[in-house]
Amino acid sequence: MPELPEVEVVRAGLEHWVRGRTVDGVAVLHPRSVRRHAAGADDFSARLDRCTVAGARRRGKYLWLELDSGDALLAHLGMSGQLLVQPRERAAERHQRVCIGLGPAERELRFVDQRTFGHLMVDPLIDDARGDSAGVPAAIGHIAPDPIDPAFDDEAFAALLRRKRTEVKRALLDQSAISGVGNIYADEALWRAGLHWARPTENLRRRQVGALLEHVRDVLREALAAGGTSFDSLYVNVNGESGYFERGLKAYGRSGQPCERCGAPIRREAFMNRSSYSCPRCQRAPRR
DNA sequence: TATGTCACCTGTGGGC
DNA sequence: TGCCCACAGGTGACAT
Repeated sequence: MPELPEVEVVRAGLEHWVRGRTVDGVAVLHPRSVRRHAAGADDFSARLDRCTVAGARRRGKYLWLELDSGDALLAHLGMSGQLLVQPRERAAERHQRVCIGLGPAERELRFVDQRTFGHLMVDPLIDDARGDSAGVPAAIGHIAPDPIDPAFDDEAFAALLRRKRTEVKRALLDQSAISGVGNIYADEALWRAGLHWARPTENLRRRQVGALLEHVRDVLREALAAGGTSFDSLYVNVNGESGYFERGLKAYGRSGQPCERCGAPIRREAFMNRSSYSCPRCQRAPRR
């Protein structure tokens, strides 16, 4: 499931393979993949064709290609999205949704997405209220910087948690508060911090918030160094290769296995229509 | 306004 | 062997 480390690996691959290339033909094979592009698939293709890519950038789980037209090709990989750079003559992927020709090399950028939770859109770059001088696509102006971005403000985040009336994991998954963190790395950071996912944010001490942020950063950086987390073939880099951070997970997906700190069996609990993994001894649930 | 819930979507694996 | 169902989860729309 692409979170910040996985998206960053893809972004770096795109920077290498796509920067300086000119779009040469666009084919939208599945309209749902461009559903966020309000003007429709034809407009998506027309605004993209013949544009030259100036660079690949990212905020949280969103990444975008800067175009010489002043627009950006914005991408979110959702649950199962992949951006692959492949030779044009190579057979289409099984769940190929959008195909973007890249000149002058005989390659193409393929958006492959089994579950179609991901999407692409062409969006104008606007001035960023959060201080990014290069601008951001208008559609993601509400997305906060990620915690390994120098623009991320620890004090502002701590103050926001004090004001909120919610659980700490919900806050970590709130992309308008802190971006790039998904279910996997939220569980990992909370395990490292010894905090239960349901802990009310307003009761967290400033020191605990600081420690939690450092654990979030550590887990993201370690995952990034490992090339991301892959449970199956759904997450791959632009060359179709998987990452290795799954081996470093301490909580997520380890239901029933002993906690590496205390030996208690990791438990799985329902949370927001999904799962949350924690140690019942190291991460005490708050009193209800 | 803030917070919580649910639908969207498809492949996989377990149970029968 | 084949069918059914639960499960995986990021986001936005909608409800409270």
